[in-house]
Amino acid sequence: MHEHFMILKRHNLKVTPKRLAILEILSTNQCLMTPEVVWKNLKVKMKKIGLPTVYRNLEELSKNGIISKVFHPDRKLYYYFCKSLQHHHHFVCLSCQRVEEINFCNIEEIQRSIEDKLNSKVLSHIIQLNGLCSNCLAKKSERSLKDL
Amino acid sequence: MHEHFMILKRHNLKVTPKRLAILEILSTNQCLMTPEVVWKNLKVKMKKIGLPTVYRNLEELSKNGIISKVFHPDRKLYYYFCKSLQHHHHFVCLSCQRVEEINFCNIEEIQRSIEDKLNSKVLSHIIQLNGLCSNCLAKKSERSLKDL
DNA sequence: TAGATAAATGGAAATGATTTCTATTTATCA
DNA sequence: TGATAAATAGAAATCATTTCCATTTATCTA
Ligand SMILES: [Zn+2]
Ligand SMILES: [Zn+2]
Ligand SMILES: [Zn+2]
Ligand SMILES: [Zn+2]
Repeated sequence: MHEHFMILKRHNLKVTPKRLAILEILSTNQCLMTPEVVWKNLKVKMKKIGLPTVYRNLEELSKNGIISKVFHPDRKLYYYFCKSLQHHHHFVCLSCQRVEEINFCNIEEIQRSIEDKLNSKVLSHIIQLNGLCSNCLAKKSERSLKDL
Repeated sequence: MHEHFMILKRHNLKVTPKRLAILEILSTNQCLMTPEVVWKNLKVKMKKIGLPTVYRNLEELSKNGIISKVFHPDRKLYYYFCKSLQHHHHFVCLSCQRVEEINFCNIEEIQRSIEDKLNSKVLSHIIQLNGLCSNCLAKKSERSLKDL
């Protein structure tokens, strides 16, 4: 997509087929994806694509704010291409990795009070809801819901 | 400390010297600690203590809600012995790992709105502020503050 | 449009945190 | 005090992620 071309240009990143393919895959999935999953998807279309390349690019894209790195209880790396350009947070389905963007953040008021009270500097914050999306919720019985 | 003895009993966990020592170390440090750091501290006092034992116990204690597992941008495992028994969140110093407890959480209102809007089930949440504590802030020059 | 050049890539190998395995030890409880 | 299940040590395995380096490629300029 030409849009991805422009995104890379805007950030002074070389426009390579690999990068475009990575952006393509991420942007068409409303899911968290690990580098390995991205890689497996890429291999369907491209003969040669190395896993380290995927790792490197995901990190690079994330550093440039093009995609976001998301915290997950399993501590693996997950990336997500956010539709919203504004500051926001995520609801992550623990079962299927689906992501919904939450356009809510009241961090500023907490932050100010923390900085005043503790005389410290807040540099970043994490707000994330984990749970089951509507699809997965429908599939689960009450029983299996308990051992999550 | 007898208090730790009681904590283990209450959770039906065998009271072993290793567990008591782990709780002792965590509770006297207002810092996030990795399993390895806990282990190195333990080795000063105990001749024999295996790293896997530390990992297992920290996880066990965490599962029982006795200590908490904290998210960190570096994705390593960190644990913390919370003073507060009520639900709360953390301010974590990215430089020295010091932790301050934040007795603020407005998740319920977000949660309700998310569950209604997305027809989903919220199972857990992460709210965490990362930054520099007052000590570390004082040490940093403006310049070095930028590349954090 | 053809080099020059710095950046990107692939593949193999290294790393390093975390987990597993198993034989031995230990806490608990009757 | 002895039975029993749980905890432990130490070594080894696992596995996600990173590093290394030789080769390729995108970009820029003449
Ligand atoms: Zn789902
Ligand atoms: Zn926010
Ligand atoms: Zn600090
Ligand atoms: Zn909360």
